[in-house]
Amino acid sequence: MYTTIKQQIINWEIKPGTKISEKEVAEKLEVSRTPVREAFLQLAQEELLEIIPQSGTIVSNIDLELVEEARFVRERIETAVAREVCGCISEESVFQLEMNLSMQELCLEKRTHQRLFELDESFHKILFDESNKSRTWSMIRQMNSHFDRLRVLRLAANPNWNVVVSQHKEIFQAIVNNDPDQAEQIMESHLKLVNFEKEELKKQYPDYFK
Amino acid sequence: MYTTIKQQIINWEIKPGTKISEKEVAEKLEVSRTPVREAFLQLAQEELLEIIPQSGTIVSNIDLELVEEARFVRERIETAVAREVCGCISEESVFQLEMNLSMQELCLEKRTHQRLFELDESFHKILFDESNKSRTWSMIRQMNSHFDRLRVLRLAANPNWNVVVSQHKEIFQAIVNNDPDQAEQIMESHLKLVNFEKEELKKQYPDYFK
DNA sequence: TATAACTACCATACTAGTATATTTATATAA
DNA sequence: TTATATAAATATACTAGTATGGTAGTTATA
Repeated sequence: MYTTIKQQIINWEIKPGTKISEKEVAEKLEVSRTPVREAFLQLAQEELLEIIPQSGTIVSNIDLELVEEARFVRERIETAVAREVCGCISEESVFQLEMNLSMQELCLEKRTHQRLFELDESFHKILFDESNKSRTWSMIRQMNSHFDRLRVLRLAANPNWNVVVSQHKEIFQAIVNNDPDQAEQIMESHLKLVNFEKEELKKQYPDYFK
Repeated sequence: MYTTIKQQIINWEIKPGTKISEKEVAEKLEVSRTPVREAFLQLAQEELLEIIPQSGTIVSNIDLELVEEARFVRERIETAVAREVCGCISEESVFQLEMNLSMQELCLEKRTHQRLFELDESFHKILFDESNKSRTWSMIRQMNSHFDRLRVLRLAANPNWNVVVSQHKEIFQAIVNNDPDQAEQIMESHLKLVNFEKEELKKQYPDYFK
């Protein structure tokens, strides 16, 4: 239930400001109210839903301050992770990153953005796993859900995936070359990229923002 | 329910490895099973409980890798926060920090460790609030619950609160003096303090560790 | 006409019973 | 005595009904 509803919110099938109810969702997904309620609670913790006690539940508007907080956390953590894996990265992870990167190039050519989206995620996840920080990655994923919605908006607007993919390649190179300063620096600018377009999107869709 | 049960786990009223059940807790706290279940789910997400489907629920052993992950996140985030608030800190926050510090000194004299524990928390929280990162603080608090249990163990062992309090004072001074490098440096060593005693405690209470 | 009180409705919050799977104890056979 | 099959006990997972509180619409009154 949690995954299903979250996907629907992130993919804009349910838009910010929409009122939804346990009962309604339960009937649509053909389960009882409790599993839906449990999903609601988890999504509320993540601030994707706002539960107003005894009254109703609405899909949260995008909160740019929350987006910035999550971006900040990612920047501070991932620069350190990039630095940490330099030099001591396992062959297995190197192989996985290489595979990931070649698929990214393929998807870039074919313009299959949805798949590219997922490859982007798993590129970063490989680095977290390598440095034994899988829980930190889950935490970041949880904080990042408002930003994920923004990314889906941007998908249509044809973002500059070229830059993203080439940065991934540069980060990989810096890591295998055991150049922590370089790895950290590129990772930092990589994670500052998301700052672009935020304000522009807010102007374009003002109703969906807080 | 969530807060109650969490407190009991952190204060070692329910020990790691203990089997607990929704029904049992519900009866003891005189509510029905659902609110307890919801608390269980949240605590399981935080890894304080391990829910084994259709079988049972046990209080997790302390996982030193998780403790280290949380410590690492705190270090990377809080050094940046300390740097960020330098120079631009509001009078209100300065006042709150001063109040907090003088209370810390008082509690240090009187050896009221529990209260000191709370003052320590709120000292750091003030800095997060000042830099508009309240959600980041909640996130850290959530990741830190395994470490909180360790701290309670240490409370009895009479830890070196003198060092902790004087570091707080030094961090405060660096911030009001607008010395970001100094602030960051002390914050870093402050958050490395927790590394001490971890392995020792594990030897002392091997059954409670993973 | 505007405001206050009342009522019907609907949302979440909680309770309790049922379903399902796992564990444990027991009985039987090799 | 040991191994295996089976049944009872017990835990979570789910369903559905009830309680409680909040919202909006209507009516009555100033």
